[in-house]
Amino acid sequence: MPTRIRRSRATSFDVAALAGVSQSAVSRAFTPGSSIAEDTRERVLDAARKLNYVPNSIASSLTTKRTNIIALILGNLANPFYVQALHEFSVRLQARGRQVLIFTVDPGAESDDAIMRALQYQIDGIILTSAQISTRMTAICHERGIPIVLFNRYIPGSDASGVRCDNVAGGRLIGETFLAAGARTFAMMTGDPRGTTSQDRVRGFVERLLEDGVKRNQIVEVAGGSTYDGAVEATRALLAAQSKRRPDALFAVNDIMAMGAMDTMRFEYGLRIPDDLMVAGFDDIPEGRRPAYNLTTVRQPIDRMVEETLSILHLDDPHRPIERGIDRPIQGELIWRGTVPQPARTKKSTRRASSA
Amino acid sequence: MPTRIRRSRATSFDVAALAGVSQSAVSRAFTPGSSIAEDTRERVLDAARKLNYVPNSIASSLTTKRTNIIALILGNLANPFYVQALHEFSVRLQARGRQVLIFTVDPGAESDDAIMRALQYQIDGIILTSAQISTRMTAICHERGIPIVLFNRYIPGSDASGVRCDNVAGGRLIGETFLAAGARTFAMMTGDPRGTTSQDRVRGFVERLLEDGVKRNQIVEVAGGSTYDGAVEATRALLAAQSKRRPDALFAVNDIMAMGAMDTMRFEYGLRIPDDLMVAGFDDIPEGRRPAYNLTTVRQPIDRMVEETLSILHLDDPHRPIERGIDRPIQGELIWRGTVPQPARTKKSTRRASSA
DNA sequence: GATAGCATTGAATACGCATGCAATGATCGC
DNA sequence: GCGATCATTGCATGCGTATTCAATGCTATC
Repeated sequence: MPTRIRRSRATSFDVAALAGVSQSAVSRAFTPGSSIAEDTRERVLDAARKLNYVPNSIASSLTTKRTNIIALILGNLANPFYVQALHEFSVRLQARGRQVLIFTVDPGAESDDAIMRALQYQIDGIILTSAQISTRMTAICHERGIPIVLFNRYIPGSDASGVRCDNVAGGRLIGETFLAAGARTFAMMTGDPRGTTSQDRVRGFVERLLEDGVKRNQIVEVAGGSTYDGAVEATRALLAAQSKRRPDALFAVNDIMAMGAMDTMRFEYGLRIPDDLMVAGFDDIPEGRRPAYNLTTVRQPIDRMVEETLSILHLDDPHRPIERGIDRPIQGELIWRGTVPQPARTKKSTRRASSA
Repeated sequence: MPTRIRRSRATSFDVAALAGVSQSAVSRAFTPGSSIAEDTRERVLDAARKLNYVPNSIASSLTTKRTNIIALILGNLANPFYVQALHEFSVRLQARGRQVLIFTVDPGAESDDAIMRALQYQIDGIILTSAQISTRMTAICHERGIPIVLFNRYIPGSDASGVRCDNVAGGRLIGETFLAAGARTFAMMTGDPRGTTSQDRVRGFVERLLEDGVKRNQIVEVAGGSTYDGAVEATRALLAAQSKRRPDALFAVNDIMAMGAMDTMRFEYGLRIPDDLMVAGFDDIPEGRRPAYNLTTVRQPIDRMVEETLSILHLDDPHRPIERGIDRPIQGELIWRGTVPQPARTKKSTRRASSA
């Protein structure tokens, strides 16, 4: 019988020996709801404390087949909206005894590599933000019973479930707001061209304008690429094209771009907002609420979106078969602030989105 | 002999059977540098592909004792500086084959719980930002051979290693800048009172002012709590106290507070910056570079700080004994922007920090 | 007082992979 | 052509825990 080599970390056997019980008892002491006498449990916990014993989750997940780790695939931390989402996910998952494992990918890039790496860690679920996913990866995840949810993203016809705002309705809200404020000519700044999120917001916006008889040539489109810097460039392109009259209103499909556009208009072109040009964004990030921007926007109810995402993951009921292709758009809320002049006749500062 | 129950995930045994080799061969095929013939390896990889086999990192780390997971303990994602740090850590660790496991704690709170949870996951190292750590936890980590690095934090006399900017020197730089710009009365806004980071910046600032004969009663101190909103409150307190003359210059110990202060001064009090009041921050976050703020600040060289942090973790050489109490402050760089008037005589816009 | 039922416990095993060791076959040098 | 060396390979085992199963002692019931 070889002498036991001294380990740096105490194991359940060490604790068992000290407490005078079996290793099974130690395991039970740390497993809520398992069959163990209260005094035995306390004896074990005492011994564990003495040895600075911490259960090895890695070893335990080998048998339980659950790691309590959720993979969060992040494409774009430069947008505060996703930072907020990350924070919410982390806090709420921790509260449920789970941890977040981060995978960073290039914004809008294919996430297959990241997902494969995540699968190696036997994660219990995947949350995907601002990145693409192939149908092949979706299939692999389903086959292995790993739930995957797209956050603020929607892939038509995909088996993957998604949580998102009703972007078409949100775009419509902005269009309606601009119209109510008296704008006649419009610009919009699109985001990631590969995502439906941006496209839907644009579609709703244009749809609403056309309903009011706005002609197509009164709507200019420019590409901001979903970043502050991209929006700066796009704004220059928009305002430099003096062949056309400067538009009355600019809709950026997210707040961070709207902020880039505002800064450029104000500090490079000396424009006043909203007097010379009104602006609206989408998301309602905290930065847009600050007085330097005071940005009119559509609020994405991030709390509800996060909760919905977690509920789709079915963390508490892992054996439940994965539902596919869930897509329940959540309604956003118009937040009317200083970048769009308030019509004198109505003082309502917010209104609910009507369904698209 | 019981029939093998069908699993949802293929194991190395399944791959071995399909490829006509032993399980060892499969393991070797996936382990770089191990002894295996090239054609065998390819046969294994073919079989693995057919089965959508992915090695189980959890199981492998049970034997290798390495999870390739680094715990990142985050206290304050509301400060973009830490978001940037998170992004850098994630990208660089991924490039080295590691992943980041997130632990969120209340800003400035004790991180013992988070560290205990991290230890359960057998993480290979811990990076701690904007949170406290007890000497007991430091000892436990050392005992287990888990390297731990405090990022942008420094605990005097602690066994824990830390990476940080030379905050005293940075504070001095700001003091010097204000003096050069002609300020006579000063205010400073402190951050988390429990951290030395804020204290050091304040100390350097005051030190430098006193050297130039500024009297103590020309220096007002107000507490901003390290957040934008805290800075808004603090600014109101500062400006409402009309008993004193309004200071010429405000040093906020980080950029996010400086921004809160600027917004409040401008939009609540109608002050012009720098004409009525000059402002400086610390960090050089991207938001402060935008024209809406154009904030004078001390740049924390985040790239170098991150690299230094990773080098202290000794990822490539896990058997190396952990060095304790490393503290090599990195020099920051003054970034002179629009919130402090540039003296006409000199056009240098940046200068290196002199050692404290 | 006897027995069924229950709570508690320990022994043994499985989880999926890495690795030490021995065995095999091939290559090389003389 | 023969022994030695080397590259490959498979077998067997260990990593730390959860869990099944059987054994134990105890309580409650009639």
